[in-house]
Amino acid sequence: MSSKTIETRTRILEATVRVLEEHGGRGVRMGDIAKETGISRQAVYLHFASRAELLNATTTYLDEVLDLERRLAPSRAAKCGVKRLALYIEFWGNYVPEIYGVAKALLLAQDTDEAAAAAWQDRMLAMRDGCRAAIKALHSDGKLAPGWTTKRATDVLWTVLLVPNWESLTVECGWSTQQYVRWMQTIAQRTFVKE
Amino acid sequence: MSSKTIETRTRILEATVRVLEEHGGRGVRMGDIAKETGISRQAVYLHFASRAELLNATTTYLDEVLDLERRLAPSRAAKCGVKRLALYIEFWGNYVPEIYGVAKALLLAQDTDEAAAAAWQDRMLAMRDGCRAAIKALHSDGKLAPGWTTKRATDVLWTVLLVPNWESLTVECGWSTQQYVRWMQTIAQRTFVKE
DNA sequence: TGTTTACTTGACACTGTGTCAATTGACACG
DNA sequence: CGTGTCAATTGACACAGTGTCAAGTAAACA
Repeated sequence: MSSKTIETRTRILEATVRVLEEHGGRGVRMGDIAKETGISRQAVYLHFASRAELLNATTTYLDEVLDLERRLAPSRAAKCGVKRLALYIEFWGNYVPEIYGVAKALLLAQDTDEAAAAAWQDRMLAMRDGCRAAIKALHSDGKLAPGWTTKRATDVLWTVLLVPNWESLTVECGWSTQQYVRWMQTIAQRTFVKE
Repeated sequence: MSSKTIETRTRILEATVRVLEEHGGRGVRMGDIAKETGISRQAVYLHFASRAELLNATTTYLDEVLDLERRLAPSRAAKCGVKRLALYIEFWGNYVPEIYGVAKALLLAQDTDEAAAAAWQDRMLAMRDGCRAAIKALHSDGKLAPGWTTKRATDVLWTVLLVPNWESLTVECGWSTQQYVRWMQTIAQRTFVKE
């Protein structure tokens, strides 16, 4: 790829983030992204084969820009399971608002677009790994509340942290990010931690 | 409306339930419903103005056929808040699988269809009333765990019971209806009930 | 000077919703 | 027996958005 190609590609990705963020991920067409980038609709297809591929590339791009790895570090370095669980929820609760536009668009594309569904599935399985790690840490501290298996507790934590729930509590119910984090931590604590 | 009109209308509703159930609410077109009913696609529009109106009417129809009111009775008659909460979750957990196909279709239609979004919103607000009633019963028993306001606890219970979470746990994670009910009750108990 | 490369313009296929007009077939009423 | 009504049919079409294709342009580079 030439440097000009890469530059235009990046401009498209930036424009996609911007316009998706602005519209909450709803009703954004390929033409809107092209216009925001300052090129023709067809030119977008010179860089991304389909809408799904563009959306997918945009999430990857955002992960880099937002430095996903650095943000994950604190929870990974936690010295006990209880702390790890709380820090993971804190990470996630602060991350979702920043990717919400793109996430929502990818989420909406799932019905019609097989590739978009697979891409989102992939990302959510990665998030699930984080949940499993937190639950396992809890378990190996002997702090997992009686009745839970690692698998079942992971299923619940993962499901509860899914984006539509964040959307429901913030957009629908009017919670702030801080409130989301605090009460999700409370729920997880009371549900999963022994005593 | 003539009796013949009503009869065809009912046949369309029955066909809609059948075909939506069969395909999990995904990728069902007006033409598919017409074919299943045994009439032309245009004839469906003689009875329902739009896809959204048909889907909406189908949920109402299902509520009647499945006798929603009767199913709600036990939780409403519960003698204490703790019981009411458990019975409401039991009701809901057994109801969702029966309406899942139609619910999913309505859920998917939300992006493109303003009317579908409003219809689903309406139903979910009705469900929210059930959640609020359970939380209030808990509260007036003095059993609501410290820290929760009625509003905040209702937000959480409502969000957690939303259909996509049922979908995640059963379809995605492989839980049975029984397991869903049991563990949702556990989560609600540990999260909301004092001691 | 000629070639490559990124991009443009304009047209078009495809899918699904919703609309419209003309027609058919059955039933009821005088 | 004819007439009107009404459900339903057929076929055509507008519309939106994605993705494709072909021909042309303009700048960079050899």
